Amino acid sequence: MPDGAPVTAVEETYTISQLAEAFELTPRTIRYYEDEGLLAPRREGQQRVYTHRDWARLKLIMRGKRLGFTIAGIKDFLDLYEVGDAQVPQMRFLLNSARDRIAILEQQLRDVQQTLVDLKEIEGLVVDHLARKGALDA
Amino acid sequence: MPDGAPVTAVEETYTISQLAEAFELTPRTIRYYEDEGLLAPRREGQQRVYTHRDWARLKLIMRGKRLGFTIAGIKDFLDLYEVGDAQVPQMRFLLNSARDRIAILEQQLRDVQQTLVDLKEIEGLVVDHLARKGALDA
DNA sequence: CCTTACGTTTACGTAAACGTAAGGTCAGGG
DNA sequence: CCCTGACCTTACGTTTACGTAAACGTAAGG
Repeated sequence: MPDGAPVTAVEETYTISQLAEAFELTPRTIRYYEDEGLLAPRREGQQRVYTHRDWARLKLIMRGKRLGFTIAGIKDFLDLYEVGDAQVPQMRFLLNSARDRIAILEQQLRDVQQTLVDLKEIEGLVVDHLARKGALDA
Repeated sequence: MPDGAPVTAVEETYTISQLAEAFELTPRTIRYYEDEGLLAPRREGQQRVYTHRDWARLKLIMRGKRLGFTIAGIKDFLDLYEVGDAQVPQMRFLLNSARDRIAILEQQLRDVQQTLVDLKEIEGLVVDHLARKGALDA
């Protein structure tokens, strides 16, 4: 390894449409997330330059969306990942937020599991019914 | 048991505001669900009369909302519980719907679990940080 | 130099899920 | 008889999460 060489290479970057395609979003949506404070890409001239960090945040955003959270809710959630250098009062606040969120998720976990049980029972009933009618081919 | 007496007593009913209070909704919201076809209460004059069945459906509606489903999505979901007397093509359709929904829920299950892991790790970090500052009292 | 492609801002449009106000109905009580 | 309370309908307003159109900048290629 050459002396003085940066440990992380030039750091790969992405354009807005690259991100958009990767996550199946529109550029409009990504800019909207920026307006709402979920992303803060660097600028090169007027163009946005996204890094691996933005990629990771977008992954979290998509997960939050699948869980039905609002954009504002996702923003709060993302802030939790930024524990870095907070002061004690801010830390306490983060702790409470995290615990609130955990409680919600645990409820959601129960809901998902129960709904899966229900749906699989329905699936069984339907399959049964179709079998009795001899209509269970393709 | 008197001969000819109905097995189920007079069947308990609810007014719209009773339901609203029980589920922490407004009457407006419950009427809206009716507009969207999620509920179809009997009428007595102009007043809506809700039964135990409506109560059960509302429970499912609330669960769907906690899972982040849209009203239309919840309606489709509720229809799955009405497997009763469907014909074969309808049955096939229901089966597909149920299986699609199951796939979504299984993804959601993974998302919830992963998010819980993340958040609990964050919680641990924060607690640690606070402990090191000797600020872990209240 | 002109077009094409991709980016930008600004701003109005829209669907979903209700909130909220206005006004009407009807049973029970004083 | 009138009032109150709880219900009703109609309809416009509001927030969220983007879509979409207009108008412009800029770098690459023919």
